[in-house]
Amino acid sequence: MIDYEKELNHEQYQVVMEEKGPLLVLAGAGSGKTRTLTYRVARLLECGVNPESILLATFTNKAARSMLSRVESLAGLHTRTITGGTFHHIAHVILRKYATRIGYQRNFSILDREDSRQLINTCISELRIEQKLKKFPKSNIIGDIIGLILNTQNSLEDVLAGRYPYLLDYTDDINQTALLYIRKKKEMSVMDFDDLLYNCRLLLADNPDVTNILSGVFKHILVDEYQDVNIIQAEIIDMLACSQENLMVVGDDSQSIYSFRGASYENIINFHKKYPDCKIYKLEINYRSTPEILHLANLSINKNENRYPKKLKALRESGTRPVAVYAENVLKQADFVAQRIEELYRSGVELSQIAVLYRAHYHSMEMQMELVRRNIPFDIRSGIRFYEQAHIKDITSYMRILVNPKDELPWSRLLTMYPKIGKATFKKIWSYMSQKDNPLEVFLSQEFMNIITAAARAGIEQCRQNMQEILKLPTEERIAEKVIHVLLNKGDYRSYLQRNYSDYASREEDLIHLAAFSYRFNNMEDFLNELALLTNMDAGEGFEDEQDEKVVLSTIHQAKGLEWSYVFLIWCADGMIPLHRTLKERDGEEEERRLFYVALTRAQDQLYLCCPALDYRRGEGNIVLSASRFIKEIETFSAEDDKRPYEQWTLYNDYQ
DNA sequence: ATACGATTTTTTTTT
DNA sequence: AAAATCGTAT
Repeated sequence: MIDYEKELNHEQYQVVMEEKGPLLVLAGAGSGKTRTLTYRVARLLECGVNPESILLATFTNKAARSMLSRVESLAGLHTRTITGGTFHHIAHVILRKYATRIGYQRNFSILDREDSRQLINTCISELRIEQKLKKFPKSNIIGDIIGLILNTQNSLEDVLAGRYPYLLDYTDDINQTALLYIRKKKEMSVMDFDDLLYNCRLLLADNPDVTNILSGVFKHILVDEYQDVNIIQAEIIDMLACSQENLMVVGDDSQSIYSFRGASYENIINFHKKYPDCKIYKLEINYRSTPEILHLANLSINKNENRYPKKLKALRESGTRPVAVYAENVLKQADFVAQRIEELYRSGVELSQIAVLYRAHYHSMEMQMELVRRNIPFDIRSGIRFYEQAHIKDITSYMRILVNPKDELPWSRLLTMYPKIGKATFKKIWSYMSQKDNPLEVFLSQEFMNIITAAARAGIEQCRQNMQEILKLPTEERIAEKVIHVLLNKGDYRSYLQRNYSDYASREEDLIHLAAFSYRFNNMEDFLNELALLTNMDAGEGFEDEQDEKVVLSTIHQAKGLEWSYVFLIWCADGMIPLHRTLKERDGEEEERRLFYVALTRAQDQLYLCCPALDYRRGEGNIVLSASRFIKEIETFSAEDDKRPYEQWTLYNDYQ
């Protein structure tokens, strides 16, 4: 038995022991939110609740897994049958079962970002919108807009006015494109990320019998990071939790940083209106940071007008004051951080206790170079996602064709890899192949070569050979690992990698990892679908040895929920954080300040805010940067004052 | 008309 | 690092 009273503080204990929901827990940064959630799940199991009746919605799949494994070691009970993961994952599981109810095939596939971008591109060209002449937005922007319409339930005009005012002139064309895109997805029986949520809500709203069954199954619903839930996700929860007895949501409105995905902190603010008899608990004791760090963070977040009043109290002993470091330029900034990391390492600090955070991926460039130069190992959690890399997508295209030969996108990817086959040639080939029931059979048939122009034949022949090698595998051996093996060793993919990439060896390694990873799944179809829903952080698990001593480089967004002893926030310049273009959006500055707050509250012992004074940009030369307004606005004390919230160091080139 | 390759540009954050 | 762009070759 767990001694809850001993292991939790009073606030946490109350939440864990509370008999019935609905429950709203307002948990400040570092207040033991995850701990509370974990213990509550453990407590439910101890009380004899069937694990199958628990639904745990988290922000990443990894968060769910690590929470559940902690529950297991805590309570010594099995958690495998608990449904846990992201909303997208949960929606996906539900939709697999009931897809036919909303007019989709049971084997619908999931479009990842690249797939949906491509599909939008074909929509644009089919509508003959003159993209270049009229500076019509790119497909990824259109994709974002369509996503926002869905996720915020606003009209196209509202979305454009709030976020893309400069695109209002294109309303009609964007609308046409969106409609065509939606129609095509339905015809192809595919869903993009947003459709997973939207269709799940649609399913529940239109099919009371399904909702009844599911809400009967999930008697205990726990939602983490409720501040980053959007309207659709909130409604899915509302429908599933119709018994209301055991709904618990946890969040911190001050840490809501995903409004670009339709998230709204208003979900938290309005929770008690939706559930008038809900009980509200606050976790206001911060275990993580020194009072100095917390003081700075509080000063900053208090500048926001829209927030739930909270007073976070520091529990830890006094430590060192945060430091604002002004470096001469970007290189100097990287140099300072790297040097400081070396000093810390020499004094016994573990590298895994140090993180460098930034607002945008490209902010990490100089930092990476400097760390490489000094041989400091680091783990970077940003940039393109593992499964989005070209070689992963190439290989999985073969698998996607095996699963669904009528899927145009993987065919297009594979065939255009070969010389003399571009867009136009593929279009011809596809219009021939797609007429038949099974394009794969057509592709392999004797007659097929007749329609191929002489120039393209060699490539097509090679691709056919690859395919045939795969099909030689007995059906039960057509699993990811074997397919990868065949493509590398019998097909031409290894030589393709060698010809095209200087880092082919590490790409090949990725593929081996991918094969190992695929063993988690029952079949290829599950594997492919879940791959699209994986996050960077999910993927890291199992691919790399995590124990390794490494400094972490991460965007602030991906640092959510994590903590380190030493945190360096780089590029604290106005225009970088807050990012210049976000200020044009509604409530843009407040969201950026929340982001800043999230970054500050990741630090346990020491926090450095680094700001380069000069930045070099092509075309413009040197640009003078000034410190972030978020730093300047809390500079309420004079430089001599002992109580000022941060120290200032200036690193200019005078003495080195 | 089509494909290719050398070039410039991209970029906020993510399921 | 990958996509978009543009000039050139076929």
